[in-house]
Amino acid sequence: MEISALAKKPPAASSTRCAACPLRSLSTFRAFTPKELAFVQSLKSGELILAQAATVLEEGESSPNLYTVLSGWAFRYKSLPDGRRQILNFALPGDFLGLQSTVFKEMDHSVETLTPVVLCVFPRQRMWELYEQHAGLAFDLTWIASREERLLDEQLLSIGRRSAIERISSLMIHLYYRALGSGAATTRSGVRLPLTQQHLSDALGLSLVHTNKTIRRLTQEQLILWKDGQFNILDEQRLRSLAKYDAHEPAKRPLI
Amino acid sequence: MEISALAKKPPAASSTRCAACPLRSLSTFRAFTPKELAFVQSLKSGELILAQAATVLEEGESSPNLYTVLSGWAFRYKSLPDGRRQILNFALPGDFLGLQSTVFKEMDHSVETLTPVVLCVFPRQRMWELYEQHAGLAFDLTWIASREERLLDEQLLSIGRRSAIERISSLMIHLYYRALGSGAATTRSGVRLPLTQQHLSDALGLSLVHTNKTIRRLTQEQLILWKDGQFNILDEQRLRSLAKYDAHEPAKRPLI
DNA sequence: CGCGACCTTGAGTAGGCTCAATGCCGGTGG
DNA sequence: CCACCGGCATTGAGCCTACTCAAGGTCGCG
Repeated sequence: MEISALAKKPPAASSTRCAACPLRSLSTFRAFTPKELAFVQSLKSGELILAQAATVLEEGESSPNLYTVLSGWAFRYKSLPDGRRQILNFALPGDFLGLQSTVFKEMDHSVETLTPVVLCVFPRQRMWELYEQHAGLAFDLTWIASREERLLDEQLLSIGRRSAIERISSLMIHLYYRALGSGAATTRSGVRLPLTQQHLSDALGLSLVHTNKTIRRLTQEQLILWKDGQFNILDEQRLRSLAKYDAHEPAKRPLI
Repeated sequence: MEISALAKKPPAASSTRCAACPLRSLSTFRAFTPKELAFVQSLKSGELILAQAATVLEEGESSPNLYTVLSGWAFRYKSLPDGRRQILNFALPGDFLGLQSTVFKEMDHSVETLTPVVLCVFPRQRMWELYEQHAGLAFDLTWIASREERLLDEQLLSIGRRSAIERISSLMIHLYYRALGSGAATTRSGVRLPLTQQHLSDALGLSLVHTNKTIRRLTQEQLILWKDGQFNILDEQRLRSLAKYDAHEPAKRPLI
């Protein structure tokens, strides 16, 4: 429905101007100088609109473009030849996708959408201008890469050393706050997490069945609530201590 | 012993000039322009010499310095409050440590040495000059961060979705080639991996006992050889297919 | 000679896995 | 309006990979 709504307008005219980007007004993102804003605007070569369950980037391929998520959710993943899949991270509005292809010929992971998604498109050949002319934005790219590294570090700690119930608890807290930070609508019943339990298992290195049974335990113990895609945390204190999780996202981050 | 040997000279005089850096001549690293080399040299504020099992950086602390490993091995790790530890990655000669502190106040992981180590020291306040004056080096930092992300992606796939024997096999291949690339001495019996089985278990998300039994299986099947710290791969073909591992390090990388 | 660091091995347990059904929608075609 | 189907959640049963506990064994060092 998101797609058909947009399709009613002429595609070229529907492109969001960076200065008017709805994300930029969120408290999550740092303020850009007019010069930076103008440059990012000039870098933006268009928007890419994808349906749910579409492939954004594919492992082994090289991409001519980099993307920023304007709206919707996606996830990064890698697979083994026999089909086992590991979800590496989720991408929410404001997140940058494909930084790897600035630097390497081939992607080492794939990206797939979880919802209909709108992406800002940046041609990778022009990234060099960014490094040459906008030191502040170059620094932001390091910032973005370091944040990604932090998220992966935390994820690695989870999968390597936390039990199933700890893993699920910490991922829930983590996603809840990221969803809030990206401007997800909040209702009394929480935020919308557009994930199936299959996605969760693949993110957590667990089987689908065991993930289901563990989520069940968490809801029965009144720690979380998850019904029809609406998700809420009922007892954050207990959930955090159960998960041994105390990470927080930094207050302000760049939006390129 | 490495330390006492160095300690005989006046400390200031023993500092390696970047132009004469033994790592730079390895085929692993890309050539730097004289200008870049001069800048890196000017950025270098000294060398830090640490014994084995010393702490380089600590989770929760902020570091005034960034480091490049000149010689020796170290590892990055995170811990849970009850002591469970996850090794995130290993650092070999040529690897950059503490990029996070360019960007964040606090480290989210710790770094500890596996052998005596010599580090090049760069003050983090001056990193801004790098972004402003040397776009090429700024790009290299993105390169370095992206490489780290790749390594973490692969590690996450291993821990989340590979079995114990697959995990150990793939880590062995991975470390073997990284050791070679960093200029480790090779003998007929392979390269030296300065790790205990405890380190391996913590890197792989396995228990010590199970790691031991699985390594045993690999040696009994004549796939690898590991005795007294000397390590070799006996049947790379079979090992790779067992591990479902086909990653390679890129040919050339920057050395800052 | 004793001690500490590390490796090895056996025994029993359990957390998480696979297999197999069933239930619950919402959408589609008759 | 209803039957059917596909995608997802749920639950039970039984198994197995990996874990914990507990002993030794080896080697280098003070």
